[in-house]
Amino acid sequence: MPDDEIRARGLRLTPQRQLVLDAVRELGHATPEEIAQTVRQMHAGINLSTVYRNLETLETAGFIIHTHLGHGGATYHAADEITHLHLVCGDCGKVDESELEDAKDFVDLILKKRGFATDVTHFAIYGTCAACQVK
Amino acid sequence: MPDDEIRARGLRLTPQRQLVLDAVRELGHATPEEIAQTVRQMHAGINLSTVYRNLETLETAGFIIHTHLGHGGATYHAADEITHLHLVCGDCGKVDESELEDAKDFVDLILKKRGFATDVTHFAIYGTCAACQVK
DNA sequence: TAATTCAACGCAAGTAATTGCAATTAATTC
DNA sequence: GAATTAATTGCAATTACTTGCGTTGAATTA
Repeated sequence: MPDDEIRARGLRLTPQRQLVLDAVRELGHATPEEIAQTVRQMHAGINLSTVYRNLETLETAGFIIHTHLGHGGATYHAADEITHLHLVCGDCGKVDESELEDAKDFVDLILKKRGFATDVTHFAIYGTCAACQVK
Repeated sequence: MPDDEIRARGLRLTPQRQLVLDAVRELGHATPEEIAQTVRQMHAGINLSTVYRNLETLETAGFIIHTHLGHGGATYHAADEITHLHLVCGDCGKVDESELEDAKDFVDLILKKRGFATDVTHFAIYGTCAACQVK
């Protein structure tokens, strides 16, 4: 999604907003705090609240998506990079990715009979990865 | 799991701890704040930090389990009541439940080939329920 | 049942996340 | 390109959650 669509949606493209979007695209799976640190390398004074509000705005406008990979806060992706389901290992914390096609299949298999439309990008699937099982 | 097993595990069964456990069992899907409010009906002065620490202790001891049903904090269940996967509707917020047998089947179907052992009780499956789709 | 011990408590301080508001500034209009 | 307007910003305050510490009291032992 090109950046000039930001303006096309009635949003202003401020330096802060551009930097937040760049950071999300660059980092992937990034928390608001990590994004703020990255942004501050280019724009020292940016406030954390500005980062939070830009993340919210950019998500509402469809540029980015958040996912819960664990306990605390959300992590952010560029919207067009979400083509997978996240597999979080509760032991080592590694985040593996499963192709969306597969994920959709398995979720639909069980859930569609209830009419529940699953957003497979929103939550992680939690468990223990193969490596940690043999430890 | 009977309460006298608390003592059997080297933990003390304080009035606060008993009330926290009772509240989790009674409420289901309850946040720490909701649990604190319920406990305070019986024991007015209980501190929120006591509730948090008891939830952690009771979870470590295996009496309760936490699940992330959405953005903020965790919600707690009695451990022996977890026989389902949570289906959270992002629109109306309703939490539906899917039998664990079904859920295990569908997760294993796709994920076992990667050797990933899924804890289907830890995260919710997020999406839009049938009722909200027709709105 | 009195003494002992240390798990658990309440309080207060600390950290993390969010929100209200006045000042600023991007984009538009003249 | 100056004036206008309202979206956006930074700051400060608030809310949410967590942690450190001295005190209390549940369970054990004599």
